[in-house]
Amino acid sequence: MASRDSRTKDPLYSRKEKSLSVLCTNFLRLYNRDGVESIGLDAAALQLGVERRRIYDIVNILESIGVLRKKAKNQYTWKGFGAIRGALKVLKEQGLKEEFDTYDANVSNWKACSLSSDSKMKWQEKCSEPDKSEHRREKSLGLLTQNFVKLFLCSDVELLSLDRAALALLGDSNDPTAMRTKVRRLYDIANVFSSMELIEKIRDPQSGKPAFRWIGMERTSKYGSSAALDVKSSKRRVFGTEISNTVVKRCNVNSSIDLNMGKCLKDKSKSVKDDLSTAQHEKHVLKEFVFGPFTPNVTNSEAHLNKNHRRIPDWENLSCAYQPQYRNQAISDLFHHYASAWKSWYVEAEEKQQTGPAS
DNA sequence: ATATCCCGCCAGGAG
DNA sequence: CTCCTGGCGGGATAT
Repeated sequence: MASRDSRTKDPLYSRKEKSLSVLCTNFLRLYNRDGVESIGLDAAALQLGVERRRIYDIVNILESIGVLRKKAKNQYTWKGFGAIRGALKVLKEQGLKEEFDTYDANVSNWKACSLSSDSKMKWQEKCSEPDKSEHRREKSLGLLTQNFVKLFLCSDVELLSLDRAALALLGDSNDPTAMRTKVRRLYDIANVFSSMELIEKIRDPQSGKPAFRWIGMERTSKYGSSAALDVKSSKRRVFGTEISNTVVKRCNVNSSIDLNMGKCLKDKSKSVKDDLSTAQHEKHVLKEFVFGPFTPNVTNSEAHLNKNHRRIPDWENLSCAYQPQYRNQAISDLFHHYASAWKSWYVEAEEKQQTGPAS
């Protein structure tokens, strides 16, 4: 409700800042660093300042590419960008086996259909699975992601529009509703892939319509394969440099404080006093790189209550209750920043407690 | 107008 | 039952 309203009323609301693309970038930056092993969905949602639901989107897509691996309920393991190459290799093999190479871009359909195009979707239905929930898996974001990738890897198409991809991955169905839904999902996938620079959006010379080109492991990618491995070894980066580089790419306005909060988390194992001094330092940095006098108010929505956050309502109420005290936007945001960071630490500590030592 | 795609409802599943 | 997952598509934004 509050969020819905703010979208309509708040003149500072910016859809771009909420995009999956930006979220993915932040997510990646938050976890692609030394010492990251396990990822808790709650912590992720909290640290990134988004509702849990969005984390599922990111995580499902990343997992289908090998970057993450589900370890347990609410818990993922970070595999890193280095795992992408292998995952793609497997996907390509699977795709060829499933005749994804028979996709014909010109006809935007499958040629040489020895198998019904529909059966292509049924990735490895060899066994006698009690396909009860198979229906769900069939329509999952993860599978769609993999099939989308296979389309690029196996067929010889260089440019693919989401409409065509949807058509190809849709089992012959002419249902316009299914089509619309499929395209919606593909936009989601395309956004995270774009932020990872696995694909690139460009204008199709022929149709003049937007389409995507596969970039994959072609190097120069910020995270990309070879470079990705280096990123991990490179010590923690200097504040600021990364923000201006990546986030601004698709976001004209500056990044959200949520991202900075993530950076602030790195030394959470130290004492609170140390954290405070870190925060002090960051205050200057934020002022320089992120917060200007016209910093968009991304925090009010960031802190909006989510029913899934009920376990730590106190902190949210706290931050909400105090925000109005500050007239100055920057200060207000800063407060939110600290409040949220504190919440994250609190949550992680609690998690660590109940999860026990690493297994 | 068309292309995008955020947002959160709510059904299904796990514990 | 409670809480975790994540399909799905209404309708607001971006171009």
